[in-house]
Amino acid sequence: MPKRKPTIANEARIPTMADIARIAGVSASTVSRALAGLPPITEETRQRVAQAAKEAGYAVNRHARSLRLKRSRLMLVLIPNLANPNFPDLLMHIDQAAYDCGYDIMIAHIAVDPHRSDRYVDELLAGSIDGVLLTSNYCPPRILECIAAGRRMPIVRTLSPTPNLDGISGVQIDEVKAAYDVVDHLAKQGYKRIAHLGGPPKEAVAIARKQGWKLALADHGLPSSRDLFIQAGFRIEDGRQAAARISGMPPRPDAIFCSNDESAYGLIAALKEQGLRVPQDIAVAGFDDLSFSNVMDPPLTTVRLPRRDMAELSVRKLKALIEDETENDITVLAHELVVRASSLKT
Amino acid sequence: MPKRKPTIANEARIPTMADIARIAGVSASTVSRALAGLPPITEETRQRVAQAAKEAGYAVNRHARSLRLKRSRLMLVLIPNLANPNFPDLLMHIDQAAYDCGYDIMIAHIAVDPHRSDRYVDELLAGSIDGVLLTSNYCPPRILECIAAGRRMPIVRTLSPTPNLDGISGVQIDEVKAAYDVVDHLAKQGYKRIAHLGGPPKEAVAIARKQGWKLALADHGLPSSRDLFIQAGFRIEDGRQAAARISGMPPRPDAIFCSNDESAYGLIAALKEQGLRVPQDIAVAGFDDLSFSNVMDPPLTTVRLPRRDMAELSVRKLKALIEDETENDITVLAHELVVRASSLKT
DNA sequence: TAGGTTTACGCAATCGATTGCGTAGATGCA
DNA sequence: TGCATCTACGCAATCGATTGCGTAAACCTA
Repeated sequence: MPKRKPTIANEARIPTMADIARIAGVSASTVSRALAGLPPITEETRQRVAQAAKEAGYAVNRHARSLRLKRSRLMLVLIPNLANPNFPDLLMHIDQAAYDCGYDIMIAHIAVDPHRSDRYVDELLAGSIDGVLLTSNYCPPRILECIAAGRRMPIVRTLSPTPNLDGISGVQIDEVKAAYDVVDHLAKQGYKRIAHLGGPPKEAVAIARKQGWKLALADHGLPSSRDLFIQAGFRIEDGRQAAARISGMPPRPDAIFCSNDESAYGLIAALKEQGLRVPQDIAVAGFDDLSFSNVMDPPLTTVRLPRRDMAELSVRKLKALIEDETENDITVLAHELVVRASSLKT
Repeated sequence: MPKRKPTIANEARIPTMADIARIAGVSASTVSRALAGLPPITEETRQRVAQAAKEAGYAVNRHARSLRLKRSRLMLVLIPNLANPNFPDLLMHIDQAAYDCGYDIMIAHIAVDPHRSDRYVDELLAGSIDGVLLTSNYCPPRILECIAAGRRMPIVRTLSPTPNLDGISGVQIDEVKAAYDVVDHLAKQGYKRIAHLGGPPKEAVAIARKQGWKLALADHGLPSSRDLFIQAGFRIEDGRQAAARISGMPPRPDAIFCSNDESAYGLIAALKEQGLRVPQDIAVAGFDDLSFSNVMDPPLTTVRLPRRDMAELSVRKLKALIEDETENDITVLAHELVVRASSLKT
């Protein structure tokens, strides 16, 4: 067995289609068609080419192919915040669905610098990327311009609903109705002063959830006075900070609907530190059904997002948009109210 | 203002460098050099080209450039499991660091199908991707072959330590020492029967953490008998299932070192359901310091991984490996023991 | 066996950006 | 003014895969 020494001479040149052609004794076009399984190639030739490619460790050059085909089989996923567990879970399913569709995904996390997405939009418009998956309400301005100009764009938004924007496909749930369901559940449990811990005021989902809260209270003839709305945010820390304000309220609320699970975690932890019992002294509900909601003490009542379905459907929709001539449309999926101990009357 | 109607004629062809050249009244080579800021171009020409490019909404075609340069500025990140919050957090920082270095990242989630990574390895070897970032112990077989053949590969592993493999750069912590620190802390608190909830038996980190547990017990003259080792896994559910076995043990352990935070979550939740108090009846410690460990009841003692530093350093290391001729090496970063209520004697 | 059809494959152009080399014009110096 | 030098730019080849079109050989029919 010859001992191989790493030298420059040893670093074999990366084989190209022409190399495979030479080895198999055919032309490059034949190699291309053989590997792609295209028509006018004998089974025997195909075998020979496949064998040569395998032995040489050959793989098609992604960039050469994309250049020629003007199609990259690349989707870009814009993610606002991976620290929120909603997104990795969604991303996981997006990735799998894209793989199943024959696409690869690039990701761009835009929490630090939203401006960053502009560069990728250029790439989309320049044809370097086939499509974009938005997982938040944010939409790069350049895209809005193009849509306003009536240009058809391979873009799908999911997780966050599209408030007042046409020309972009979407896969979402009825956020207002989902929030309504949570508050309706609390009201039916007999809670009378149901507060709402609001998310970031400009977030579409936060706005919708607040609206659902108001509607449900109105339907139950319960108050939704200003003091029952607590402006917070989506992070654990936001919930934690809100706790002080809540426990100090003169007539304390007997239930709180948090705009997401994470703020509910922080709220519950802080309420307990202040000696309040959940749900005996104050009931809490969240929104998202993250995996930790089930190990919280008490387990958290929340809304389960169909993240997997959202991911799969949005990828398929984007694929259709890229490949066929599907039109833009919005799909609304069903959500599910998950009732756990944090909201139950004892 | 002319009303634009979306027609095929309206769908402007994607501008190429030649188009910009025509508009600016120069050649394509000049456009290329002007946009890249390369030497023999007048400032005035550069301005004119930049202006033309901007107005036309021009962006360089990624694939044409990559084909020509034989370099894509693309890194692939292989992720075993996005459902474990370690990974999204790491990924977030990797993404940012890569962006800062001028690289884009593609991700591939290999939980469902590890075989999937083979395709990407082909791409790496075929030159379609510049480098690969491994975030687990798993290394595609093809890569091992190449390394065995003495080929220099742009690959960096992080988060998980490299057990017995040369030729791959790494950024890691001293897992054994970190586990040792946790158990040492428990022993110093006065716990005598310190059990270990083990992770997947083949995972390098699980093996290392078990080893640290044994070493610390030995140093403290405490038993590490077989019955104090409980085989479990890394998921919440694994911890939950282990609880039944633990509470039923004849001499019950008074402390448990879990191989990660998630299994600790499940364990704590299940122990509490069985009426045991943490830490009064049984202390618990984890490993990872996920963001939820701070809102657990009780807050969880754990090891904080320097995920951000790991991400940044591994990206920089990969970049160096790709661009320069840096050699492979392993960097060991410092960890931090985070003591919280779950392990404190009352 | 002549003429027509089919089969299996090769030739060469093409995608868009980059870059070594060549060159026209401007500038400098004697 | 004559010649060398420098500046700013263009020409054309190149990267590797794909595909319309052309063609030699094999096959069929009358």
